Amino acid sequence: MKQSGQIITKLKELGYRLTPQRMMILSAIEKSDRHISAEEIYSQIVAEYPQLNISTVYRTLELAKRLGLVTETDLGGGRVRYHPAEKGHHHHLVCQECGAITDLDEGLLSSLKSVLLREYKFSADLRHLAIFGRCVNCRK
Amino acid sequence: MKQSGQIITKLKELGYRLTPQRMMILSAIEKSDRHISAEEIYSQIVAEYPQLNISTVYRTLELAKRLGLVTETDLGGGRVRYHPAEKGHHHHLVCQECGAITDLDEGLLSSLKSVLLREYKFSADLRHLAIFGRCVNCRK
DNA sequence: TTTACTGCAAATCTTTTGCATCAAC
DNA sequence: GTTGATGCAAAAGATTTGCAGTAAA
Repeated sequence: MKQSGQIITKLKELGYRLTPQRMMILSAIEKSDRHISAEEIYSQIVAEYPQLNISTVYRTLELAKRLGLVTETDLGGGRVRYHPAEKGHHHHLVCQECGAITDLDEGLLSSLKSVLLREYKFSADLRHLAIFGRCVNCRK
Repeated sequence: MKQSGQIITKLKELGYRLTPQRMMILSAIEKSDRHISAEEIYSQIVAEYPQLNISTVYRTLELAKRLGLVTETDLGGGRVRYHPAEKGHHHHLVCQECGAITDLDEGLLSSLKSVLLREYKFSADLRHLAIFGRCVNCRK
């Protein structure tokens, strides 16, 4: 755990203790190129640090989420996934056949957002919208 | 259980047994004006028929889903919800503050569907898209 | 030294499943 | 009378929590 990511730095600034567990957990989220689940974070770290407990993972995720450092997305499958808040917002194309998750450009749904606001007076949080369907490969 | 809804009729046509439990469960889905969860169906019926078991609710939902009579939607909150397939498709505006679920017109996202297909070669299943945010009342 | 954080075990919540009994046909 | 459906209890999978011990500051 040499590198101190942005989330870890922020946590220290806010006066929270920097434990090795927290550093490993948060660094796993930052390094992940996709949305990652608690279980995935856990098994990734446990290979090196067998003493890590899954409840520590959940507690750290809960803390980071409360502080707005990571965002939580429900991409279905009865499992919640996490992503650094700083990496920005985007939408997800979730393939129901192979499970592949493709990120979508943020701008694509901006017109939808304004329609919803105008017609339904509904302030949509489109930061992590999940759209289910079938991807290129599975459609062949 | 006087009335025989469309789902119940269909079930009989397909050769499945019409038990009082199935009739109550399926009729609860048909009568509901919104998406209903297994737990809600159960507690609604159990008031009258205390001998009903929740696993029967899940098994009946599983059957109806497999036969394409009801559709399943994950509107978040770690709970799956059900809706008669015959009532058609629509999208949902889910208020994260009060939990209110507003249905959205099906046509609203048809242009999105074609963009996704053209640009991403992704066949989106927009039958039950959930959009999270804050509703009219909670925004005041 | 203080007390926030962790590990452990047990609890919770939703959903699933094995098995013996029961009832729809 | 058959066999599919139900009830019960237990299991399974994700997440949460109480509590005592541990380590970051």
